[in-house]
Amino acid sequence: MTQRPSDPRRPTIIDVAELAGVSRQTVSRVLSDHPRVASQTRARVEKVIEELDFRPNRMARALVTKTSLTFGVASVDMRNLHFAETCSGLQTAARVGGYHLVVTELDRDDDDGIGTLETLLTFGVDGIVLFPSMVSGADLESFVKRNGCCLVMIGRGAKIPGVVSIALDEPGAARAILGHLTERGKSRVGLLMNEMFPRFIHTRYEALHRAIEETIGQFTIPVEAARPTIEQGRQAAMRLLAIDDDVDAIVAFNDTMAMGAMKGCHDLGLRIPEDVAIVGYDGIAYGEVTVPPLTTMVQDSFGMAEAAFEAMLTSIKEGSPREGEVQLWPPQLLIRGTT
Amino acid sequence: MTQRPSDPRRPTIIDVAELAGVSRQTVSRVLSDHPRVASQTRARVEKVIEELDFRPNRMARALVTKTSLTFGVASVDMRNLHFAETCSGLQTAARVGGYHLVVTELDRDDDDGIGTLETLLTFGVDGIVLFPSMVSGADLESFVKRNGCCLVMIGRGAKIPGVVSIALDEPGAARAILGHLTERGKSRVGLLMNEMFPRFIHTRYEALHRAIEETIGQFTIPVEAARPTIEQGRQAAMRLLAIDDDVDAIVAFNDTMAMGAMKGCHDLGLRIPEDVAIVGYDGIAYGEVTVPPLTTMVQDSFGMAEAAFEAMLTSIKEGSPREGEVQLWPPQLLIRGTT
DNA sequence: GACCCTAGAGTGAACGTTCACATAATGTCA
DNA sequence: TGACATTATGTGAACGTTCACTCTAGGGTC
Repeated sequence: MTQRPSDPRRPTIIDVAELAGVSRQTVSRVLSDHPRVASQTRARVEKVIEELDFRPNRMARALVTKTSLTFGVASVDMRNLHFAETCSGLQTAARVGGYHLVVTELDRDDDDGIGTLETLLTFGVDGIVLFPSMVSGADLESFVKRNGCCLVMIGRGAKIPGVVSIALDEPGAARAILGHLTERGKSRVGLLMNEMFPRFIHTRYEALHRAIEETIGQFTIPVEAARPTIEQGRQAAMRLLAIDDDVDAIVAFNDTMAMGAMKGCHDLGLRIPEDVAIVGYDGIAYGEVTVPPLTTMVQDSFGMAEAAFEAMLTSIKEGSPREGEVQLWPPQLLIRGTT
Repeated sequence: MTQRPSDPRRPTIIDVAELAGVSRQTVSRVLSDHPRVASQTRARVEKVIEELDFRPNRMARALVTKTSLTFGVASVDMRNLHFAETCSGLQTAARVGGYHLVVTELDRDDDDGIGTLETLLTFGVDGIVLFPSMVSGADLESFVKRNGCCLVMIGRGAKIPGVVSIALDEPGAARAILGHLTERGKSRVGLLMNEMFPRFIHTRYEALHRAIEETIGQFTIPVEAARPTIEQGRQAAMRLLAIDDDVDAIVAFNDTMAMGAMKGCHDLGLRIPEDVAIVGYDGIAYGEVTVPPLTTMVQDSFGMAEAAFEAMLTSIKEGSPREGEVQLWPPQLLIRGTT
């Protein structure tokens, strides 16, 4: 009832060579567009490649070249839309450059997260694009040093030696949000953070904290959601409002949690934005279907993906920046109905 | 200003062997838990492995074993939430089994879509999980035959020789939806399809078409969205309502398009669900934040992912089912405010 | 003591490619 | 015409691992 392939062996470069009456190396040269192949020979080889539907074995190639035209992408949660969009953008950029992606979810049980990255290396990836995770900067630095691996980080704007970071200009974003909220007459802001606070994702928190201090001179009220879901966001928002019912604005660390906050306010009979204004981060498409539509700090997923790919290529060619490099993206506040 | 790794060469099995004073093969045996290794020797080797932080090169291994403990996942669009969730589920299941994922977006420019799958093979994947795509059943069948590749499809319930399909019971789902709509007094149903109609994703369309015929004996009114986005869904819904303004229910092929339809109705001043009822497919989390919340045919992404992984393991071990196999998932209609 | 068996360990070859070098044929120029 | 480039192609080794086999030492059996 089951089928064992008759002879599923894919043709190798040697099969092509024999059929075309040349040596392996000549076929190899045709494959890599080497100039010194007689056009006649090239044509013959190409014809055989076509006939046999030959595709070079990526692993055999990587084994000797130490280059796989592949890079790894690691994230804590693939279900995050900002990640999915960036990933899709990376894929598009990568394809043009002949690259491929190995996508991995970071193992939450992994001691420090580095283990997953090391595993990625066994695929022979030429580099890794890492999304916000629990991995500490020091660990990343030593990982890069130890393995000579190109690493591009998206979303954490820290300057780590050997690493290129691509991130939102968090201080600017925070100022833009607070400017907008004060303009709307809001004066008491609560923060809805994800589970990575307070361990590693300081930048967003710190930026908001400072902006709140500078703008309205208020003590920050932070609450943490166990997971970045609508339901956890709702619960966290309700905790927040229970702690301090003077809060008239909530800034959530992403749109999903912001939607949860909207539900929480609704459950408590609070009007949005009159009683409580709500702002999210990411600018996911579903933000426009809430009532009222969600005001959000847009992250240009696609642009960041392209930049990440470019940075990756540069790092592969010229080596990683020794000092570390940070590319900040200008904040873009999409003002809609929740503020 | 840039750093070239000093000696980024990872330790090989030979380094381990030398340091432990044994042969490569003995190290290899330790790695694969071969029984005939003296426990003393094993301990010594394991210590060295630990010290050097050695990890076997996956590609060198795959080259000789023809097995990589990796499988490919291919989809037309990574941004689709049902895909993202399934992918996350696959990742979780895979990790337990020691497997890894290579995720690829199908190249839309690719003639028939098979090219992308063939490329996936160059990674030495042990199998491929394929999401709905334009690739025809016949092409898939010959692809599997030609390459002896294990293929599991999610979302298209067609019986294709050599392929395991995991899909919603579309006829059952369609009947459930139509039963619910007629119960609500609806009698004229429009369909909002995605761009893959009418070429390949017949099953959902056919199931709904038949259910409409059987239940309310009406001619089906189908409209196609160019892309499965909110905006395209909105435009398509408005086209639909322009064609026939008696339509009192819209079934969209996924939740995202259904949300677009909600916007379209809103733009036309139609009340939901009084004037027009709306049903989506997938059961994404954001369906609960619309007003009113979206009624949807839930797809158990996580369960399907687990089943897909199991099917993959079975196919790898015992060969693909010669006849083809279809696992249907029971429909689960989540009734909320739009109906 | 001759025999076989078994546990434990090692060796050459293979996987499919590219690299570095070698070779052969052709053309160029003093 | 000989020396030397240049172009086109081929060959052995290497990448890091496992497979199939061989070898050795020790123990049991008759």
